[in-house]
Amino acid sequence: MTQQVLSTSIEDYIKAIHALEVHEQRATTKRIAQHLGVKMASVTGMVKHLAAEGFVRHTPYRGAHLTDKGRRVAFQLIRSHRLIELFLTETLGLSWDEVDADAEILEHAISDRLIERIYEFLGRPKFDPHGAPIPTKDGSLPPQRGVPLGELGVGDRGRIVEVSDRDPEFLRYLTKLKLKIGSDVRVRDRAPFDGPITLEIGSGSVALGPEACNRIRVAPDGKKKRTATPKKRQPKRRG
Amino acid sequence: MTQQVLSTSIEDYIKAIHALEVHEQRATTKRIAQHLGVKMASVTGMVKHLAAEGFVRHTPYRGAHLTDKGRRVAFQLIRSHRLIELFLTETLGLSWDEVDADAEILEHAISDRLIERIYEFLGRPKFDPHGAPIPTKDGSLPPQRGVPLGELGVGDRGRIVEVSDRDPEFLRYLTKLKLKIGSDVRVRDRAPFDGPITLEIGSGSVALGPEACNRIRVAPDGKKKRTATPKKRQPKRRG
DNA sequence: GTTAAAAGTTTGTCTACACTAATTTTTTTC
DNA sequence: GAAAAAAATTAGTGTAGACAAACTTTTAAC
Repeated sequence: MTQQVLSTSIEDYIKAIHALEVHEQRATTKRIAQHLGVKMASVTGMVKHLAAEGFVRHTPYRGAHLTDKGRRVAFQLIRSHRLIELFLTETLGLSWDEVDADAEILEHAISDRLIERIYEFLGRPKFDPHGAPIPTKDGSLPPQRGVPLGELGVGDRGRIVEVSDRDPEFLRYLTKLKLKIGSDVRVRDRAPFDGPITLEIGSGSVALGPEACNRIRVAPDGKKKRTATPKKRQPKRRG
Repeated sequence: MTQQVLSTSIEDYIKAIHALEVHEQRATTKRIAQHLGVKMASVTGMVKHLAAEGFVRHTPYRGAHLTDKGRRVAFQLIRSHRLIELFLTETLGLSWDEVDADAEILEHAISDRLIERIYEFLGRPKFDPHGAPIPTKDGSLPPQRGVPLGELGVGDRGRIVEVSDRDPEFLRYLTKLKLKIGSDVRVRDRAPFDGPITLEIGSGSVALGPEACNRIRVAPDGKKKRTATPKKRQPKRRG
């Protein structure tokens, strides 16, 4: 049942559809195309193929949805990806900003057997080096921890529990700011109109733009003020 | 210069041609096809492509020869393959009979950067788990050590320095016999007409067929009798 | 509720790499 | 050295997966 070999291309489509369903409810042809850097015509073709193979359900003009079968594939890929990232940082000493690219390739090549070896070798870890939860072998994905940094209110404290791994530049930026998983932060100020958040960290303080704030998740500390204050200042807005 | 990405298929052809040139002087269309499990027509097509790309020199009806460029690719692949095998046994604790298949796939997927990390991590090793020398990064392949077990004469002693890694069954057989890299052996008897060699190992003794003897290389111990005696008994023979 | 724009699909083409069948060259055999 | 066998090549096909161009459906704008 496990480990039928799928092409890298097919696996990438399944991962993309999964990611889009998580982040924005539905996976449209256009967004899949953008995500993978291919043209929409190619997506239509592949989605039909995936539907024929039972990985997705496809309603023409309405986007694609993963089936259980498809989701299992996605979870296994994410599991591989995150275990590989952790392995590369923990064992080979790569830095957290350089592992995504290698993991992206290796996740398609590495056997399930090897992945389970790595899992045991690493002591059955629960999180990857960017704090993202590692799906279990039986196909369940533990929930993300924390909330986006942008949801904290002025004065709130929190500990960084996860950061986006996609952009090496961003990760190097965080490293330069001495921000890492586990860092304790406190919101000193929030500029209105999607302005920057000023953060206290250890000795100093830094200002982070809204984009950066979306890529960082924190576990709020103790009594949570969170969204309370900011919600007023920051009227709801699309996207 | 390094790390232009070549297709798995192209890399496999280059490796096959290299192996054939080493083992049997020349790489013919037929042998390449057998080695890769494809038809001769496919080989002709790919060899022409490899020639156009400068990896081989091709004289129609005469087989293919690697160019320096092609040999560099082959060495890098062998380097990756052997370092991966060593890594899987040393670090993840896989047994020597199960690593070849994984290495075969990963060698095409792993980046040069990662290979160099692994090389350093393992302490710049010189040999893989089957005793085969690891090509250096600059593109030189240290010579194989020892001689085929079949070349030892009766009474000769030697230490196993390398075994073929291709056949997991064979490796498990050796394990069962308690033969491994570093084992000291002594030839007790040689049956004529390509018959088995009887080997003393530690306490007991085992009889090995000629095929097995070809897959094991030993470093002869001290005064070498070697081919002297057997050469008489075993007249030269094709292949 | 038309109409223009955006999104999605269909059709036909291209590349990589395999295959079969037919043909040519080389090697072997007598 | 001529004929048969073996090896190699050429020519034509098929599949996966990408693309562009043309067409259709849905959404957005008035």
